[in-house]
Amino acid sequence: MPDIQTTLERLLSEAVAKAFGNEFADADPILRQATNPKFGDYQANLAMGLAKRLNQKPRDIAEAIKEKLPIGDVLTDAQVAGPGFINLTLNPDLLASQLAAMFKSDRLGVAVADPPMKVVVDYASPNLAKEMHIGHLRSTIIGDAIARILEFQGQHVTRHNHIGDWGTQFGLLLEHLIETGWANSTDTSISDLNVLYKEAKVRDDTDPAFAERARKRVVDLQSGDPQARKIWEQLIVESIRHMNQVFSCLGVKLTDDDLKPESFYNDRLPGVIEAIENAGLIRDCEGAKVVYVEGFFNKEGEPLPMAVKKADGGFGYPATDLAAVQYRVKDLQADRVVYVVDSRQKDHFRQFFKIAADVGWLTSGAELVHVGFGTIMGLDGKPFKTREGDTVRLADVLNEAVDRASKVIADKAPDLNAQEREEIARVVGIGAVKYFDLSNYRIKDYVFDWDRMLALEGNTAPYLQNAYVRIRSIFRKGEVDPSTLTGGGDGGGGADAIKLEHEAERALALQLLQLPRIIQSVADSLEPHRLCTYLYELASSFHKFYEKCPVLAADTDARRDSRLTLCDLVARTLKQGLELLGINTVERM
RNA sequence: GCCCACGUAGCUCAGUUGGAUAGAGCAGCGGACUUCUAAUCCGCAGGUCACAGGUUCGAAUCCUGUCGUGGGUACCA
Repeated sequence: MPDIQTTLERLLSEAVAKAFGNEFADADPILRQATNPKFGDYQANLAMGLAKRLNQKPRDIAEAIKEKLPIGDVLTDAQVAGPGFINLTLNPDLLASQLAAMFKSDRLGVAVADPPMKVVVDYASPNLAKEMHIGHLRSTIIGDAIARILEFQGQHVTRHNHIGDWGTQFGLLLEHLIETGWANSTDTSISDLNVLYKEAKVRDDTDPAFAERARKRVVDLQSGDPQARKIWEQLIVESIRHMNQVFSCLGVKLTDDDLKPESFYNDRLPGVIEAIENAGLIRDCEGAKVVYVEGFFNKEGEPLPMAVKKADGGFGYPATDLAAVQYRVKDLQADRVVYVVDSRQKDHFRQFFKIAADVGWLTSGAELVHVGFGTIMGLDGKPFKTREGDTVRLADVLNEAVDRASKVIADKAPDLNAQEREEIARVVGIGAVKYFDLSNYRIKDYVFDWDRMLALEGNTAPYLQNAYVRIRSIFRKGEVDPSTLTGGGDGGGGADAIKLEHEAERALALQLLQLPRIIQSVADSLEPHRLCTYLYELASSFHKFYEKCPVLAADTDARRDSRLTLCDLVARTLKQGLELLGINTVERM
């Protein structure tokens, strides 16, 4: 069954063609949801734009189109208003049958992509030399949400965790560890590593001789020196163990199969440089091999070089990133590669995307997208740090989230036992952190505010999770198993058919039916906050309905079944929507 | 200097890719609970959409400029 907007667009195109001729059939109907219920359900705004082409008054055009719109199964009313808006009111039976189809669909009416695209999503990608910190949060959860949404659409998604296991930072660490004897110690924890990395960084900044030795260690490592290699492996094992603990706590879908570390591309680097050289893009500059990308300048106003091979013979991140593009587009045949990385690296991405295009790797039409995001700020409006001014450990944030959620739940639902509360606190606390991040427009910075993210009102995870809980509570209380509902059976006209009588029911129905469009819009824009806004508005619509329309105490069985069906649709949509954001639900809270 | 984002109610944020009177939450004021979980709902108040031009039937949204904030400016990632 085509969705409502598609149906309306078809009717409008046919009406325009009938009124003004076939050459106008392809005019965009500019169909929008009505901004106000008094304007009906949808409005078509094409009459104003046609005025010039037709040399007629917009209102007359709108009237002419309106006259050709059939009133019946789809529309119960069409009115011209304002400068030439055509306000459309839908037949509630159509809404009900659409809802019945949605109810019967285990995908809630969301179509499967056909043909599917092959999409690589590069996210999380922490630097393994350090413990995971707050700076890794956004890439990890935004990337995971995007991957889940594309996957739900039926796209062929490949997750790549492009961990930093190969760069300059390992030179520092190796040199320092060899000197301090860490490699021979038996107790090697990630927290030690964190401290050691800081020490190494200080030495690197203050001791030129150390810095020189450290740089040489990178070249050793990349060329296969056994000692460097052995210590490096120890480091990696420990770091990945820690990373997986954090992922598990966050409920992120990345596994070891998704690891595509920088080192993975090592063998490909010479070939990549050669390909760029063959394309005539490489220049020599102070011993380094560089590419000049048009439109980029340094502080002196000179063309900005991008070093694909460093003066000391080592390879930096531009080489690795280019190798990764080649691998993803040529070997994996990706149609789309999505990089979920801090906005501050925007210029870097623009440069190597351009190089990839110039080398000729994108001739298949593959699209490279940088999904940038802003910085997490503290309450003081400056980048989020601990009171001592250190980076905030991600593990600490997640623990605190669960602790705080636990207190909120203890306050609101004292009858839950300790174990239940613990489980719920985990879902609510972690969900709150993730939702707070995802619900903001990702380009912008946001202030990390515990009280706001754990608030039970407003656009927060706890509010949505609670809306879900309330619905589940109705089914428990009424001892109704949702799977016994049919939505009116085939065709939606049975005894338990959905009936949209109250305006709150109608508003809820229209809201529910938007889901497929919202999913599509998130997949196109790669902006998960649109799904958050939708879920919040859905929960709001539900609460209005809940206030006005008794469900279990409805005056007839038919009305009760219809409302139960609506409730179940809302619950499933909330649960599915949150799941696409990587957030769980609970049955009570 | 150059380049890139962002600027919407007192605060935190949306605004369906150009549509009607710019919407939520918090904070403030006033209402509604022997409940299907009031963890909610209803109402009031709150705006020069940073500013100035431009594009057109129509601009918070697009283009130009100005101001403000933040970021980037090769061999760290």
